[in-house]
Amino acid sequence: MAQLAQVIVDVPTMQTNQPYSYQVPPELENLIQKGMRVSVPFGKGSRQVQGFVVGLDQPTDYQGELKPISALMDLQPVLNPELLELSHWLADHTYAFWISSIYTMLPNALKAKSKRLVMPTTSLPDDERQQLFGDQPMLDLATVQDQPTVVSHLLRLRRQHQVKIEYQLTDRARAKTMLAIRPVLNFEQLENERQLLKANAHAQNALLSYLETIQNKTVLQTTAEQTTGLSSAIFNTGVKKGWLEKLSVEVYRQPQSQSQLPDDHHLQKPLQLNDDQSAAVKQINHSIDQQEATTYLLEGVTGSGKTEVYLQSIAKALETGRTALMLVPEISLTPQIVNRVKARFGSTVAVLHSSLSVGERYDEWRRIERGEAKVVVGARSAIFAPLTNLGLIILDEEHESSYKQDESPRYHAREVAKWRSRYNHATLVLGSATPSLESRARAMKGVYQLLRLPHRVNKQPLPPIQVVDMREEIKQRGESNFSASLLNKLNDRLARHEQSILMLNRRGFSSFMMCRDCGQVLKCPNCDISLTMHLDSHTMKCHYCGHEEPIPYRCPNCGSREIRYYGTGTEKVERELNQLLPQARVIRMDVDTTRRKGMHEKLLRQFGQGQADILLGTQMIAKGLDFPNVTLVGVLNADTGLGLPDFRASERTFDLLSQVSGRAGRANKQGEVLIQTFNPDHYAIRYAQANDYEGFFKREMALRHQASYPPYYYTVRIMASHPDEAVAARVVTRLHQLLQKRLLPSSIILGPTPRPIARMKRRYYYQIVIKYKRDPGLHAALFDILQSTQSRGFNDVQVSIDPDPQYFM
DNA sequence: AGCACGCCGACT
DNA sequence: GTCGGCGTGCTC
Repeated sequence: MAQLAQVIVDVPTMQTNQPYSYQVPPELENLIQKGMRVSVPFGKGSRQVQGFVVGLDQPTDYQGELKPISALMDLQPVLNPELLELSHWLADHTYAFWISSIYTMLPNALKAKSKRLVMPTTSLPDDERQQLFGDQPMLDLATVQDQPTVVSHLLRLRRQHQVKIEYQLTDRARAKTMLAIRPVLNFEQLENERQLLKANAHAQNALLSYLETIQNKTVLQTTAEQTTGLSSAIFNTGVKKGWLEKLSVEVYRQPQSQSQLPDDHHLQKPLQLNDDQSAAVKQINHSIDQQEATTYLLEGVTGSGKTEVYLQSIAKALETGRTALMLVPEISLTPQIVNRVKARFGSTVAVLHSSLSVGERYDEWRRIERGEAKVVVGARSAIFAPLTNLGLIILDEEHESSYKQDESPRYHAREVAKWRSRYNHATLVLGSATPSLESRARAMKGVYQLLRLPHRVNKQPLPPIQVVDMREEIKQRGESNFSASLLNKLNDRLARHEQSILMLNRRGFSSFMMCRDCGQVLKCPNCDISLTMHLDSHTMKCHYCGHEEPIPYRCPNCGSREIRYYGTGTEKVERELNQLLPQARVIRMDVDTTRRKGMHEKLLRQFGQGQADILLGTQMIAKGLDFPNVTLVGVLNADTGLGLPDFRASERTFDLLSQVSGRAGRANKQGEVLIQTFNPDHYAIRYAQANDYEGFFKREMALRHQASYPPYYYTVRIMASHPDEAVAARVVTRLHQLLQKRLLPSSIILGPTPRPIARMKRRYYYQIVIKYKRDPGLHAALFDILQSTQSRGFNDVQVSIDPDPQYFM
């Protein structure tokens, strides 16, 4: 009996979301292992797909003939036992396909590209061959995919055996290789060769000396050329004469940002801890020593030195021979933290940067996998880093919603971190100045251990926060984005050569355009959203689907020229700053100015070096920045998030204001903060102004309790969409009925309702939100719902299930 | 996903 | 009659 393997194939659909059994050919029996990639035939024809071995020798009740595995794609498993198990849990937990969960955990390079190549057979008439193929021996089906008639013609020819299709799987996981040299002679032999040289053969003489110095080591040819100053021709001569051999060796690609290690020596040594920090480090380190899967909530005000606590805990994990994983919300926005980790731990650190190329990311991943990197820093997906022997996991800014992936698999890095913490008996540290209500509530219940850092390390008080009521301001001074008080303070900073940060949570120039004559608002043709004017590109853009069109000069509805633009974005404010403070140098930082690779770092570096007076940006500038010369933070409009139909709107506003306020007065200069708002009495703004997390927490918890929202209840969102609104509505009503039958009476079903943005990318969306405390049947019911939408009558219907949704738009 | 089969209306 | 559109079902 041949050996069997269970394989998850790269076909992400509900019907194929299960292991398929294959025969293991005898020659692979000793090589195959769980977690390896394989190439298998799947479906009609000889179509090859990539798959992952998830089991060996499990019995199958499949009645048909089992096909054999075509080939192994790896010599070693790409998923170790932990990650394989995690992928299964992840799929189950997020209602995602197993294959999607696996790919989410691996670098993109490990997803083989499949190609379909069409080739003529001898029975294809010459004239037709000439017409279809020209002089080419084959053609890639992908290149004609946009011409349906050509495709169907080719498929018909295939049925008639006039052409054949070959399936090619091309693995992109290529290690980079470089040319290297290695001496083949020993010292005496090299000396003998030297005797035979002509007196004027200086270059060859030098090469011999060099070979003697490197003995039998392998050296990259580029390195050898650089150190000796000899040309590649001389090395070729050396090969001919049998002195050395050339070979290709694997090298890691050097990401540019990676190559320069920070040389700030003061960052390399552990800093002196204050009492609060010491107490925190002591507890965390004790857990690391004891190999406890304890979760700590490290609640520290901005500037309280959380990073140093992380670093000393990482050092502890390494001392005990274990590895450490640290997540940050968005790596390009927090280069300062990353630099500190690299400075402290050097080349043992791997950074999983979101802007690494496919190859670079693969190299970093392999460095980790091979155990060459013992500390990993990265954003959300770094939680899947293939570290073994994990001793410590850190989530910095644990409240950040970017830790939740907003596409399938919709996982929260915090939940994955808990899973890995339990699996590895690793200590987990959740750090934040403004913990999520969920985490803080767990800390109150004793599920997490609460550690506090209530004081700033520089002993500076938190910056005073002034709130400006923009309603009053406009009454007295007319429409403006800048209050008198903010302008004064900005002028002040300019005079004192100090820097300011201004935040406006909206990009573009104007957020919508309206005709004064007929009231027409220009909307996106694909979405239920008004278009934003961008002067940079001279277009109207949709921020949801990317649609762009020219700026109209006449109303598209009535032809009137009376078009007005309303709402303010960062582009407009940048202009206003140039007019109001012509001497100020402004850097604007938003999605539009940082789209290009490396722009984040560049703009932040410029600001850090004092090449600008004002950093103007969207919320991306709120996190982690630490510029000692910044003494003023201004929030132009604190209300943008408050009106949203989302139970977390207040929490997010409070977090954002607290975070951005913390950017002021980081070093020895006192900072101050000014918040402009139309809702000066809103509790989120009041508590942020008072730096009162505790007060906010109590108030918000009461509201959540009253409305049965997290952390008192769990939520899950079911969303269905279809190009036809009536179909979407009908489907979601059907799902609602199915759910009602299966849920406990204690669970609350909200909806179905149209989603707040009802139409997006030409599809209509309806949603149901379930609030529940404990409902053992829910999980299975949701899976059945997904299953039910696979049947007929659900054509072109998309259903997604989001456990613990972060947004409801 | 990608393919085939089978059922319908519209053509050489 | 047959071509090709689309809905449906299956892939170890």
